[in-house]
Amino acid sequence: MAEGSGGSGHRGEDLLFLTDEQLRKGIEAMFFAYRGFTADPDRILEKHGYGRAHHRAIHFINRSPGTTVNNLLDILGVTKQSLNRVLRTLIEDGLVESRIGIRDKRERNLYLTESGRTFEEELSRAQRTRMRVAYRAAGAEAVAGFRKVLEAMMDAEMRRHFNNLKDSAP
Amino acid sequence: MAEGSGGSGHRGEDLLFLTDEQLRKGIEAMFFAYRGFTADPDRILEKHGYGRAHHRAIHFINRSPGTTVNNLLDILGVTKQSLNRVLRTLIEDGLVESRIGIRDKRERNLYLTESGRTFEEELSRAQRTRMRVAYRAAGAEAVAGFRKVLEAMMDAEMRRHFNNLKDSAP
DNA sequence: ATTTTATGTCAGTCTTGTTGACTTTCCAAG
DNA sequence: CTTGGAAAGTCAACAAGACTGACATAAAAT
Repeated sequence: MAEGSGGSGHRGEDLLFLTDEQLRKGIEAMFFAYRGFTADPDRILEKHGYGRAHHRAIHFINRSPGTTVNNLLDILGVTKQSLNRVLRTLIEDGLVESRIGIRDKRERNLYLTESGRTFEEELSRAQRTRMRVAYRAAGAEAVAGFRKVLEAMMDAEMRRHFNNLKDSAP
Repeated sequence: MAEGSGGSGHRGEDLLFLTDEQLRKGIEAMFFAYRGFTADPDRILEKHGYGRAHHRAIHFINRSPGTTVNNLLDILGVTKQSLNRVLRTLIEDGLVESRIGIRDKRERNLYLTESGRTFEEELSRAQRTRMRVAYRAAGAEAVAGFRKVLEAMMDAEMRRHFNNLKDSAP
């Protein structure tokens, strides 16, 4: 109570009437859902001695083969020291290949190796399965709404990255 | 184009036709949106020298005043040792009060203090504001779908916790 | 030639997760 | 009643993964 939107009513037509209670439930839904969202990959990663950071790197390298370290840093929002540690182990383990850039030799272009792609498939399949089940349970209309709200929730810069990934088939 | 639920056609009535590409976009949307979701509280927490773990504890203690450590452990899904460290600092700093249980003296009942509630309000307001903006941008129908998909994405046990929190006014 | 950019590395810190060992309290079976 | 768990919580020590800061190298840009 004693808060911004509670009593403010909806004049016009689209202006939602949102109680703090509803907003809090939305916050809790995000929290619990995200746990489910990461649960399956987390189990797989643990078996191989990796963590979520490795998954994120693998995902986006797979999504944009040949991407540079700098671009990955931008997307993941971590420091290069942090990413480098993860990348180094993935390269040592033969899941990721780092090729020196052709046009700009300072850059490293990152690719998944054959076994990297296999691992990515394993992780992705688990996560996609949960996503598919949830989507089917909720229905087509709900899916559209889900995506709409998530996009609106992103910071502008992240939305830019998100849209850059759109329709860029792996 | 080729996005969400719109283009891909649905045979039958409920059985969604979902490409891997659509599912991957959903996964990425969750990733980027969650970053936005936590960004505002994270900034506030940092100023006070706390982390996300403190926020979670504060949130659920506020939501269920008098809750026990064990119940909190169940909801947060961490070890009691991990929660205890967080709880200890919050108690030392006078944001949380821990009262020995009446019926069972092994239990500790947790409450926010006055300043604890003030801090919770600060964190919550930031997060609710982002939520409200996203909800308004997406519209009422989208919000319903958003909630539907998130609930379907939770593990069964988390859904139980989520529903237990329903309509239990703070 | 000088500066800037892209990347990688070393060292050190912090948060938050883990396991293991321990205390206090409760309960129930002998 | 006592005794032996079981349950709740606390303390200690360690690991992953984030961060900052300093520094190195190579290549591009000026």
